[in-house]
Order: sequence, then C-alpha cells, then structure tokens
Amino acid sequence: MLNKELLKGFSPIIILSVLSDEAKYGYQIVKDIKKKSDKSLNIAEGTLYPLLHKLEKEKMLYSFWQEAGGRKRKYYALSAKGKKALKTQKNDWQLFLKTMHQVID
Amino acid sequence: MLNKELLKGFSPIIILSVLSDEAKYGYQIVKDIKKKSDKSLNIAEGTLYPLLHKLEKEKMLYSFWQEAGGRKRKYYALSAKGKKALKTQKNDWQLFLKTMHQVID
DNA sequence: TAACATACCTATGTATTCTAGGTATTATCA
DNA sequence: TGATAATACCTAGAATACATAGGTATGTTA
Repeated sequence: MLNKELLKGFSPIIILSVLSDEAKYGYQIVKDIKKKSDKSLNIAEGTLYPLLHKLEKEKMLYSFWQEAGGRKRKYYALSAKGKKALKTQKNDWQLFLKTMHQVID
Repeated sequence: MLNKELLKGFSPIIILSVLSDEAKYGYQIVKDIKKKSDKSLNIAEGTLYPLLHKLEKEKMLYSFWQEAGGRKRKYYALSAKGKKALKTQKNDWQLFLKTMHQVID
C-alpha cells in the first residue's frame, strides 16, 4: 500500500481515467483500480461514492441504472465535459511530473 | 500554476529534498522551491512554517538561529532520521509514479 | 519617509479523504 | 438449511492537509 497521504487530490483523474474506455459501476471501479494498480491503490467505497456523486453533479459524469443477474447496478460514464476535463487533468499531471522531477531530483 | 489540489501530500518530500544539500531558512525555502519549479510551485508561507515545525517535532529536521546582516534567520537541516525518511519517500514516489502510469495511461 | 522586501509566525476556513457504520441481495459452503 | 462471504449501494462524522488572511518586526530602496 502506498502512503495514503500521497494520494490526496488525485482521485478525480483516476476515476475519469478508468471510465474513459467504457461505463462502469461503483463497485466495479473499486475492484478495477485495485487490480490495475497491483493492489497499491485501494480507494475506499466511502471515498468513491461521494466522489462519483460530486463528479456527476459537476456534469463530468452521467449515470444510468442497469440490471444484470438480478442485481441493480448504477453505471457511470464520461460526459463530453468529463472527457475534456480528463485531457486537461492529464496535461496537469504531466506538468506536475516535470515539476516534481525538477524539485526533488 | 499547477492545480493546487494536485499537490496535497507531497509537501514533506519537497521540503526534505530542498534541504538535502544544505541547511536553509524558511523564507529561502519558499523562494527556492519557486525558482526550481519555474514558478509552478508556490508553497505559501502559511503552509511552510507549520510544516517545518511539524517536521522538526517529528525529528526529521533540526533548527538553529543564525544572524546575517542584522537579520535573524531560523535555519533548518535534515537529521539522520530525515535523511532516511527522504529515501523512503523517494521510493514511495517512484511506486506512486509507476502506479499512476498503470492506472491512468 | 513611504513602500517594498525580507523574515518570522498563527488562527481559521475549506476541501479531501478515511473510518465506520448502514441496507439489501445473491452466492457459497458446511 | 442456515451462516457467512461477496456484491452493490449509501451516508454521517472525524481526521488531515493546505490555503487564506491576517499579524509583527527589521532592513532596503526610491
């Protein structure tokens, strides 16, 4: 596990990124991030759900309910605004990398 | 300026890094980080001073007062514990980079 | 002599994230 | 069959980090 404090502020770009290929539901996003990060990232459900609601409120995401095998799942997908925001955030991330390299290396 | 929210959690590694060559005083650290980052990072004094106090309390840093040109300056230097912590944090940083790459790229 | 730069500091507010719960359904296994 | 685990959603409150917005004091420069 990474130092949790290191992660503050990066949740939005992580979530928008994992949604960039296809719509996913909350529980799936948690597992997905865990898997993709080799278990280094473990975003708590208590962090994810409020954040999904916030991103939806900001029109970055939209949601729809879908049923599969008797289970109701709430899917989230990137809106046009969300796609744009993801691009911006990836640029910010690159600048951040460059800056950190300059300062700490 | 980088998105400020992106920076949360990285202040300690930044401060320990800029102190790794020589002891510096608070005001100098602010200017130093600003310069090294091409003005991308602008750590507020209201962020820096309490953080220096915290790092000193945790024995990562030690301080001493020195006078130059009639001005009193409080210098901070890395302790042995601080040097060790810096190494650990740089490893954490590398892991974080790798993880972010896996998740967002 | 006024304004700016240097140099230290703290109190309070805001934003983010975690902890620690809660509910309900389905799958597994003893 | 009954208990436990996994799936799937959620929220309230605490903890933490950082920025904002001040404050004080001295030295420098216009």
